[in-house]
This record gives sequence, C-alpha cells and structure tokens, in this order.
Amino acid sequence: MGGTTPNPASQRTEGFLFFCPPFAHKPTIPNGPSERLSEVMMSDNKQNDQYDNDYRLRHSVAHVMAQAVLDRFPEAKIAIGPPIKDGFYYDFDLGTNEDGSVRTFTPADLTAIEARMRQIIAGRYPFEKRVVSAAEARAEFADQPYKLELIDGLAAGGFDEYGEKIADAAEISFYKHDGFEDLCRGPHVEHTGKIAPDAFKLLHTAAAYWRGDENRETLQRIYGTAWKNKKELKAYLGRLEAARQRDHRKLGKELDLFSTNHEMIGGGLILWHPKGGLIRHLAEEHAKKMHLAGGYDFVYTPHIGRSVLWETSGHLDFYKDAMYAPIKIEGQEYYLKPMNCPFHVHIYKSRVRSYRELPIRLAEWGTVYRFERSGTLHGLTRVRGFTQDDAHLFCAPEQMPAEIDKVLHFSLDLLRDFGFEKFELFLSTRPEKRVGDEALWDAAENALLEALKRSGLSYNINEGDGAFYGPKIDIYVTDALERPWQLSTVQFDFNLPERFDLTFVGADGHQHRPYMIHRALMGSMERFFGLLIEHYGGNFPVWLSPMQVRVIPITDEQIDFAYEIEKELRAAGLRLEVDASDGRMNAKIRNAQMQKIPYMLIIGAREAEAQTVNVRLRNGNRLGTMPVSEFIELARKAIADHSVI
RNA sequence: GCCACCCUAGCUCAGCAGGUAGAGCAACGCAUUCGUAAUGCGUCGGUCAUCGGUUCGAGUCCGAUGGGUGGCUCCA
Repeated sequence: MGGTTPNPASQRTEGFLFFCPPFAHKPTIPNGPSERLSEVMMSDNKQNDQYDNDYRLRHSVAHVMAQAVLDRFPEAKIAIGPPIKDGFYYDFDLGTNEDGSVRTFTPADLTAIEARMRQIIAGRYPFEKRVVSAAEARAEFADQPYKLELIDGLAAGGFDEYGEKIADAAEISFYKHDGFEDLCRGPHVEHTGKIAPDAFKLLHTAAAYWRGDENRETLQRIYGTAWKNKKELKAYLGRLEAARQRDHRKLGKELDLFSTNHEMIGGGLILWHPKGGLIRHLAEEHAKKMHLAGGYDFVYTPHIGRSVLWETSGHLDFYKDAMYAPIKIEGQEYYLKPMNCPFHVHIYKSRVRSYRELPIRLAEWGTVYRFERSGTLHGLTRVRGFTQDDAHLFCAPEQMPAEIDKVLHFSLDLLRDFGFEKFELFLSTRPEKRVGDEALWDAAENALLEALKRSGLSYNINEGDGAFYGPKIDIYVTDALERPWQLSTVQFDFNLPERFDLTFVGADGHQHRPYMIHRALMGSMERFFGLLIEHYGGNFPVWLSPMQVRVIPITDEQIDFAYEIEKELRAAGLRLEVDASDGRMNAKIRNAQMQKIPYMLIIGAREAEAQTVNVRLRNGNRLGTMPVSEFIELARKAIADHSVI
C-alpha cells in the first residue's frame, strides 16, 4: 500500500468542518476496497507504473464485471465503475421486482457473475477504443439513462457536474471488449486475457446513490478486488484478515476495555471499562503534563449552553443538523454542546485582555455530542459522544507564525510519544466561499505553509479545501498496518473573533482583533483509543498496559514468595497481579498471554530458593532468571522509553 | 436514513429437509500442585432479539419491529 495517502477531501462529507477537529474521520481500514484512489495518486504519480498497471487492471475487471452483470440482468442500467484502492466497483440499477420492490443482487448472483467473468477473461477479448461525437454517444446509449447523463456532462464542455474541469477528457470515447461497450476514458489492459482469473474476487454489495446524492436513484453496487496474480490477492485477503484480528471492537471485548449498549444507553455512546479507563487515564495524564509544560491553561466548561450562544457562534446556522434538540428550562432553550469553542471564547472575553498576556492557550478535555446517522456509527471511531483534547489559541497577529510552529511540533511530539512514527501533513487553503479578508488569508496560509516547511516533513496542499472560516493543517498518522488515520487538526478561525467581537489592547493602547486557532491533537479520546488498540493489536506499550506484570507461581509452595514480589513491584510503581489460582502453570501463562500482559514472572522452587524471577514476555521470548531488582529496572526502563516491551 | 447479510447460554459457534435446544470456552464446585500457550470430573446457565402469521407442530418458513455487520460524494 505504499504511496497511498488518504484523501482529505473526504472530510467534506463529514459535515464537521465548522470549527471541528476531525474526530469523525473514519479510519481508512483496508477492510473493503472502498477507499478512493487519492488525489495525490491521481495527480502526482501519473508516471507511477504500479499505479498505472493497477488502474488499468481494475478498471478492466470492472468492465468485465459489468458485462457479466448485463448477461445475467439484461434489463440492468449501468452507472459508473471506477477502479479504487485495492479494487474496483460498479453501480447498477436493476429495476424493480414484480412486487415493486427494488431488485438487488444476491450472494448467488455474485458467484454466478464471478464464474461468467472467468469465461470472458478466457476469451482474451481485446479492449478497443473509439472516439465518438456526443450525438453518436447518445444514440449508442439511448437506453442507458445514467450514461446519457454523463454524456450530457461531457458534451457541456469537458466539465463534470461540479463545474470542475475533467482532466484530458474533452473527447468522448468508448471502450469495447467482446460484446460489451462502455463510455470510458480508459486506459485498459490490451485484452481480457491479461486479467488473472484467480486474482480477483467480488467482495460484497452495497446500496449507493447515483452521484452520491441521496435524493437520486438508489443503485446496487458490487465491490471487487483485483490483483496482478493469485499471490497478491492472497496477500491482500491476508491483510484484510489481519485487520479483522486487530479490530478494536473485537479486542475491546476480548480485553474488556469498553462496550456500548444500544438498547439501554444508545448508539455511539461509549462505556469505558476499568482497563480501558486506565489506559485513557494514562494517555490523558501524559498529554496533560505536556500541555502544562507547553504553556496551556486548563479550563472546564459546561455541557449545555443557551441558544443565544449558538446563534452568536453560528452553530445554529451552519451546524444545527448535527446538534441535539434543545432542552427547555424556565422558558429558555439550552443546547448540548457540539464543540467547546464558544465557551472558551467567553473565557477570553470575561475581561479586558492585554497584548502582554498573549498568547492565551485554553485547553479542555471537552466532551461534546453530535448527531451521527445510525448507520454511520462504528465502534470507537464514529460515535455520538466523545471527548476532544481541545484547545483554542488566542494570539496577536505577529505571534501567529511562532504559535503555528509550536503547535505543530507539539502535536508531532505528542503523537511520537504514543508510538507513531509516520506522519503526513495536509494544508488546506482558501475555498471559494469564505469569510475574512484576503490579507488575513494570505497571512494565515503563509504562516501555515512556512510552518510546514520548517517542520521538514513532507506535506501536501489541498487548494480550496480549507473551511470557510480559515485554512488548516491536518496531520495523518500511519498505523502498524500502514493505514492512514486523520488525527490532529490545526485550524485558523477568522469567524468567531468577529462574531464575538474579541479584542485585546495593544502596546499602542488601541483595541485589536486577536487571531484564533482551534486545535485538537489526539482528536477524540474515543477515536484515539480505537487507533491505539488497532495500532498495537492490543499489545500496548508497557506504560499504557493496564496490567503490566502477572506473577505466576508454579505451585502453591511459591504463593507466599509471589506476594512478596507483588509488594516489591507495587512499591516500585508497577501494575501487577498474582495468579494464585489452582490452574497449571501452562494455563496461567496462556491466560496472561491472551490478556496481552507484557511481563510474566514465573516462579518455581528454584526461583523461590534463589529469590529471583523468571521473566517471560507476551511475545513468547524468555529473558531468563534475574533478581527482582533487576526486573524492576528493566520494566522501569521500558515504561520510561514507552517501548512496546 | 438507504441496500445486503446477520441476531441461538456471559463469549465463540453447531443445530443441514419444520417434530419442541447442543458443543467448546467462561463461571461455580471437587480433585490435582504441576517448569514456559489449555489438568480432570462435575454443576449452573437459553421464553433460540421482539411481535405477529403459516402449520397438528416454528430456532428452522413468511412479515413487521429492534439491534448488529459490511457498504453508501472514488466520476464515463
């Protein structure tokens, strides 16, 4: 999966651009070929052969699949069928059944379609391109309404329906193989025989809206994956399985970390169990220490606020759909907070501010609630109630570059402390619709860009992808399975200081408007926890492991010694427990290992005699026998280093 | 919310063609005291998600509801 990057544009769909850290961004887990080919790949890596080959292959398989579908469902209307990361899909309108219900694919259909595809592949039919006029194209697809709509879009001048120019696609072309011809930009493989019959697989079906618009027709989508050869397909399916094995929902249950209860509590609301709670506590403790050292002040704000607050902030104008209905108290309406910023703004506003006290950095582990459609909820990563490591920076304009620098480094340092090494940064610049004058945008974009350059890390620029209230930098981390997760966001805000009329008194004695920056680094604690679980596969680094050591006496004879060790280790600050059950040693080891406890201290007669412990790691390695003091040193070092073992 | 699939003991799952519920693990009890991933035996535990329908009879078939899982703005 090298060279892939998430597409920050997908954030647009989240509906949380309004002063919002990207808590809700779904991890692009390779559990389906649903990830789009990133814009970076599309634009920058055109010469990349691997990319090009994958594109041709998957696009070609999509055509073959469409043909197979039409063979089985001659009445089907075909929509679009692009290659995507790791695979492809194709959307179809199968019409309705006799009873008027929407016709859909069954698992049996998929099997039959796959079989038919192999026949087509065996035919070694060449893919032939021809360029046609719009009129010809319309005649050709007279009974394909979706294609006609696409042709209309192309005929309008090579622009798509968003008014964006389609790259090198002024002409209308068809690609034909065997009896199937599709409106298509290409390119394709030379002939269907180039597709390895044992290296593709139809994975699942889904409903999708025509052009992603839920007001338009519902289409039936088939997702598939396709690779150069069987080996690569197997490797891909293996990656899917590996991802399933470390799914945070599975591990959350197995390790007793958290749960949800839709019936009694509600979807997207997380119950942190003691072990998960401890991990969160440790993570927060560490981050909070860093914040204090980094010049942040902690504040606490309420969960609800009067409607006038949200009217002033603009949330009720721009964000109401994601907010819970108001609570009426004494004739006043109060809203559950979807963000912390208006409260922090009011702390700033609570008295006159002088340039001498800037920058002011207000931080809060603020719990917010946002409405998410039920179908989009997912474990810890897509929830309705979550806690952000939120902060708002208020500074004088001339302080801004240094603040951006600082917050960027702060974020990277923090994330490195949690074991993340690979980052990708994205700068999103001014969109068409925006507030704030051009000078502000110039200064802010420039400050962000300069900070990115100084960071020495690679970054991408998404022109026009900023929020209407300011540009931003997003940081993605790459986890152990090379999957990108959007975590940190640093966002300029030209809007709230205006709306709340924020000021400070400058050295000149006059009132000035401060700059305001929103930032969340871990994003939401829930989502971050989900990432930690998956990144480590439950094998948390020692400093974060809820249980660090399990002492395993081989027989009852060693239990007293085990408790002596427990006392000593506890005094040294380690979290541990003695397994004094009457199971056999092998069973005790197995239990400890399944709980992913980093250290097992096996003590039998020999160890008790010599006052030593025999150290086994959760990965099966044995460190041998050592005095307790030596083990304590070893464990302390692992904790201080934040190492995994 | 939309589409598909799924919902059987705390967990993971059997239950293939409708005849009235099973296993392993966990928990609990008893025995066992054992050198690096499961000691043995026993006990407890389920109105088969809920409601309705078909049937002499429904975990099994049909429908509705609730919940879960995978997808749902990738542009020909």
